[in-house]
Amino acid sequence: MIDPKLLRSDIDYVAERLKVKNFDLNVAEISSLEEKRKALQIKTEALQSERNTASKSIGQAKSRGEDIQALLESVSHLGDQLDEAKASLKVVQESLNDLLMYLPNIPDDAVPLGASEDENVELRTWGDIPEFEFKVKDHVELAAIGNKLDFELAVKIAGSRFTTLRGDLATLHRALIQFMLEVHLKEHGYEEIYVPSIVNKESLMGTGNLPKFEEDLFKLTDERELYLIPTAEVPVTNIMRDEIASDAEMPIKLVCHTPCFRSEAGSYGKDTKGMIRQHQFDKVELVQFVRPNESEAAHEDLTSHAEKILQKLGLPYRVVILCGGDLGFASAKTYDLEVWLPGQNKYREISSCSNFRDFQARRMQARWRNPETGKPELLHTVNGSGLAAGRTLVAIIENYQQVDGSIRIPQVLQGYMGGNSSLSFS
RNA sequence: GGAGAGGUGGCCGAGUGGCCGAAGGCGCUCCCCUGCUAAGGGAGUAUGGGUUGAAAGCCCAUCGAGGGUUCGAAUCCCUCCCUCUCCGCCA
Repeated sequence: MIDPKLLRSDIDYVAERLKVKNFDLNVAEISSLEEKRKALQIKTEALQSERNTASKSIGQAKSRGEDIQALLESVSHLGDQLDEAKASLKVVQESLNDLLMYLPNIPDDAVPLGASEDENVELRTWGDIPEFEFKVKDHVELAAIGNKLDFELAVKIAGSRFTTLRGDLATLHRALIQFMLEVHLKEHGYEEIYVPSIVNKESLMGTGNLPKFEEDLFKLTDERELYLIPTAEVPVTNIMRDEIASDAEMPIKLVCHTPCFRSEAGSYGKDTKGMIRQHQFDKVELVQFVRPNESEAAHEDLTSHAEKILQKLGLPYRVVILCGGDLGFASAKTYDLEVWLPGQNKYREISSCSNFRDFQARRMQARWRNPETGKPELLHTVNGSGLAAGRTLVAIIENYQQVDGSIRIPQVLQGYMGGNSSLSFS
């Protein structure tokens, strides 16, 4: 959520900055609602105060044994007025709040202008794009040979946009997750956390997935209004909802492996082949809660942690900074890591690392106690994939394919694969 | 699923209609005292919001959540959520 105080004091600045995200802020509507809010709130609180005073004196008179009839009559008119004022205030506050919950975060000054992902800016590349002396296959062609990757089976069990993995391909998938977790735990100083894969509305409001993006989610039909998580970011970030961290606890760095569920509504025809875009995939997520003045550095740091995984796996990639038009709702600044996929002959997103500043924290009331002021202040949240396991598996299959259709297993994973250095689909 | 008990500040815990944003204790911070330590004495110590250029001040709200009764609700009534105990079932 954008700071309501900033919206009041400098709405034109906010409108200007949101244009970078191609968001058209309705300045007139907000200003008018805000004006009403102010008048109604002052009026309501004054009436409330008046009644409190009156009620107090009734109590005092009664305890002295005086007749309170006259006093009772003098406050009788207050009740209706107060109810009326409260009701109008509630209406205005709710509309204002609804509006606020739909406003995206203000982008960082470094965010380049642009309408779509085509205008994201490449910051750096790592690794050499592999050259093959044979005709390259994509992961579907390679893995389908021995039914180790079986989409038809998944269709029978669940439907389209699911997959089944079998044998050592399933093991490789698990090995990747284990490998990623251990690197982040042992080398990057994260603490592992295990969380629910089903969350409530409040949690999704906190991270910014609701109210605006309900169609991206799988909602349970249960009357409790629960949803499958689209990313571990939701449950993990919400552990700090309504909490105040001490300065000594900061920064809090968590790593979490979960399945992720996305409805992919509106992506018909996109990546229909293969396991690039699925309703369910596994991901290792990095989440940091940091002091406000540290989020910029933490964001760079966290991005480097995700990069490290690709480097250790020997997968070529590039880092792009998302332009305004492609930048997520809650994010102030996002770096995408894009891994090279020989089967598609292009870079594809495998991690998205974002600095949300206080946007999520304000929605969640996630705070830390600033030792300089002694007061609770909003903390900053930073997160990113480290990495998406399914897409990493695809990248390994395609980048490490051999002329005979087998797959070379990267050195760092061999320990998790019984020491095997290659995997064969035949 | 059945039966019962309960949700109060960082923690414990009192509080059945007004003088309660809340006794008392613990913890924490500061001060005093004391060779050091321990013990002791004193003061302070919730959060959100409004008003203001800002601070101070003032005001409003908050005792699991939401409604209701009342001039007035932590306290009475209703609904929901959660926790605990016993029984049943179960990965």
